[in-house]
Amino acid sequence: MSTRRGPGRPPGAPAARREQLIAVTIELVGDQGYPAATLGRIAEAAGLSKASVLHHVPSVAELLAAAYEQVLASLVAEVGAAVEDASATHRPGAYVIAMIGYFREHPRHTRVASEALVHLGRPGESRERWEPLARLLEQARTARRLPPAEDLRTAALAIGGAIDGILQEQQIDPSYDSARAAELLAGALETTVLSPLGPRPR
Amino acid sequence: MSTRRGPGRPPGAPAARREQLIAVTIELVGDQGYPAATLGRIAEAAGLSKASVLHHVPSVAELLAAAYEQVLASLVAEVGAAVEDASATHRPGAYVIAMIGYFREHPRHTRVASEALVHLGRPGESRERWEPLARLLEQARTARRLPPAEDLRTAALAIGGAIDGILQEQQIDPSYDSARAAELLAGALETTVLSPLGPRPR
DNA sequence: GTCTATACGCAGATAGAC
DNA sequence: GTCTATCTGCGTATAGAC
Repeated sequence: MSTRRGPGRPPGAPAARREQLIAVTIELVGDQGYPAATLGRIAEAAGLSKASVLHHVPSVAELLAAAYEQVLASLVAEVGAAVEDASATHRPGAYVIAMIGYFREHPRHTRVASEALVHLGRPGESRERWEPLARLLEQARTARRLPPAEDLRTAALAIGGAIDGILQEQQIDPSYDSARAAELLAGALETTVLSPLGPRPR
Repeated sequence: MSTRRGPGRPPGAPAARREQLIAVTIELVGDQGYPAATLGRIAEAAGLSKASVLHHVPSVAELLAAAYEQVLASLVAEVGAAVEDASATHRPGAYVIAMIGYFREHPRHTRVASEALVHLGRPGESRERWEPLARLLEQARTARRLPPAEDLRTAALAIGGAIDGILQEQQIDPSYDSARAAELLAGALETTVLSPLGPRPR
């Protein structure tokens, strides 16, 4: 895995600098928020000049996007694996626990992900925010031979929001036991969307 | 304590300009987010020069804070009234419905409130974020002669987060029926924190 | 109270030498 | 690849005339 760049440079490792820049960007955003991730500060943290930074990356905005993408990819990989390890019946609960667990293990990724929507200004397709979880909920109900639930969109949005609330609290107060909270939330799932009745109108 | 400065100026209306500035600030933030609430844009929207704006307000930061305070005060007043109109047993549900209803009636206030934590950077006492709702939950359980619940902090954080998730969706997709979602969420409350068992460990 | 003009800082980005 | 120097734009805030 030599990273030398003379002739015969392995084509797989050209972007070592870029990786480093993404790494320091994640650190900056994770520790001090997006406003701190400025060209000057990124350069300083990487031990380069501003011009050099822009030699490796087209723009600051692109770098921020790349940092976010990397965090997201890592999150999806880990949560996805945890979910697939569970039986269909327990996947919603596994999702909740894996999601909260991920950010507890990677505290710096928390702000990168949570403030991305606001600072990178991606209104984004709302659908992709709640649909994955909605799908898990639906599959779990089917596996339990329950009838289709009332409003999976709202259920998924509410659960996702609840996760965010717990993560936010863990960030503000690191002594907060988010692991236990995740267990509680997963348990509450059983008595609502995954119960025979599902979310009910009244 | 007369604040008059001209002959016969009604003492109750000294800060008309300030009120106007707060109003346009809320409009700007509500429609385009905090980054859009710049001195220049505020001045333009108010029909003043930048210098004039700063004649009525000490700084842009102070103006942003004032705008947020006003939104918050209005929210607290309306939700507080709705909650007090309900019996102790139904106050948590009333809270959820009033909260979501408020932002549906005042769409512009949504971003002002939701992005405040990020942009005005108030780590704030975490306690005051969840404690009011936790108190309502506790009172409701008592009124129903139920034993104390497991973890009211987590319950309140989860419910608060769920509300945020629903509000966010309403903002992204105005056709989303957040009123119905509020009803569903309030209903789900009954089967979890307000049920005989309360949130359970497993 | 209101304005124009100006100062100042900091952001992102480019030019061009080494 | 890396640097220094520079440009440009935008943000806040102040000075001082009217």
